[in-house]
Amino acid sequence: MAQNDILTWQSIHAEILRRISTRVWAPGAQLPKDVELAAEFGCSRSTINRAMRELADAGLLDRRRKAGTRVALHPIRKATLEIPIVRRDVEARGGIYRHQLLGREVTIAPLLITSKLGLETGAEMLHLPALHFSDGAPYMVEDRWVNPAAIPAILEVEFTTTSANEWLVQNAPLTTGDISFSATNATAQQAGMLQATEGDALFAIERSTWVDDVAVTNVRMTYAHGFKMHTQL
Amino acid sequence: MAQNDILTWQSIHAEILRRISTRVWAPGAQLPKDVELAAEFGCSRSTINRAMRELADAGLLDRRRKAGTRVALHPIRKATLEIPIVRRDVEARGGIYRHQLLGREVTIAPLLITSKLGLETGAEMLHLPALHFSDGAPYMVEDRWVNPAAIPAILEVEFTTTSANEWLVQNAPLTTGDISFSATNATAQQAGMLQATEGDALFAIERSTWVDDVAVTNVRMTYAHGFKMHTQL
DNA sequence: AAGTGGTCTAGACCACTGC
DNA sequence: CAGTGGTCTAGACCACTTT
Repeated sequence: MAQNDILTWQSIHAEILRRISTRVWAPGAQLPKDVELAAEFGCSRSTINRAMRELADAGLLDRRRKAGTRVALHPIRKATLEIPIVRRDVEARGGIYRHQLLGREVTIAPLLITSKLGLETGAEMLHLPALHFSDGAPYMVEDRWVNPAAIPAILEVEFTTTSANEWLVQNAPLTTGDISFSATNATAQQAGMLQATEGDALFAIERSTWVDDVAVTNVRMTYAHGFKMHTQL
Repeated sequence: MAQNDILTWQSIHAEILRRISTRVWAPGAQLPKDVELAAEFGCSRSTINRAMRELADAGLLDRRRKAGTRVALHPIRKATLEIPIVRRDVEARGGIYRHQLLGREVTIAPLLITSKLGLETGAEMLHLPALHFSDGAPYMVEDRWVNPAAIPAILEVEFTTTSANEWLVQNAPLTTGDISFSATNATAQQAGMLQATEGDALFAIERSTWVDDVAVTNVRMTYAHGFKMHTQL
């Protein structure tokens, strides 16, 4: 029943997935060891390994040396969503992109920012608030703080054509970071900039990034009312 | 400079990442072909392949047959976030979980639901609204519609101890789906259930799932005010 | 048509971990 | 200590794309 003609790791992946779905292997159940499966499918162990690894990465299998492979008790679904780069996001939705820098000054950063980035209180940072448009309509407000100590070059850049977002993506070798998504009520100021009503529910993304433990930037992006982030499972 | 003593695909992955970060290979630049890199690092092509594949999956490299490998122009960051299973989510945050079924009837589903799932208008579905608590405080309101044709067994289940969410995860072999995240203002009803104020910005997740093109369920989960979804990059 | 990445194999050794 | 998955290799063939 297993010996299909074409044996790719993907077909094995699919077959294992099928057996999990149809509860041939129920949650918590132990799977045959790799060698046995290789024998059953008539392929090499590497191929089995590849298929199983994908499933383990996806959170559907639990693999441990010596203990073997089991179907995860709680098949955690992981959604991989692409962090939107504003310009691409807007253009992907068919809009014409434009952005406007609202300020640019080096000042003492708010405690809220420095603490999130792990910088000492009272550190000076480059503040770059900006507004992004889609087809002329406000799309997103960006409140960005950059640590000039991490990227001195940024002090020289004019952000007229390139946004800070894009410049950083191209020039800051970002390696680690964390990100959070939330909902907030529009402040009067945000409402004004986003052509919304004060109190409107707005989708916000906040991101902090570091390079080798050196804080680079913290940015809070607040989207216009009605924004949705969408992805496949 | 490359011949380190221990050659794992991870060390090569790290080294390539380093070269991208330090702009040895700038965005858009072409990398040596796999065979050449294998020679440089003194390892087999498979190992190079593994390292490069991870980077390509992460969106940092662009690999195409015959065209070779390039550093992605727009290093898209992909965040993999785990879709929260309420109970685990609450418990992970240190709370005691409890849930309460608010209704359970088979009725004609709203057009909004049937159209999203691709079911015919006027189809009958099982409606399962529920409220989830953390330490006795309302945590999330769930508005779920299940297609009984896809899972007849669900009609027999009492959802007193197990939530529909958990039962489905265990029993519905979910294969495909889509999910969206948004911000909405609390309706009077939601405000009442979540101990919030009408108009409060609430974080909402909406998910639809199918098994082999058969619609299984659509669920809208609206979280209490202040909820954040967090992940690492 | 030719070049480059994608994948498979068979065998080997290693690293973790449960007994 | 012994069993199981993790990874590496060398070589081969295939699939996709660009020229």
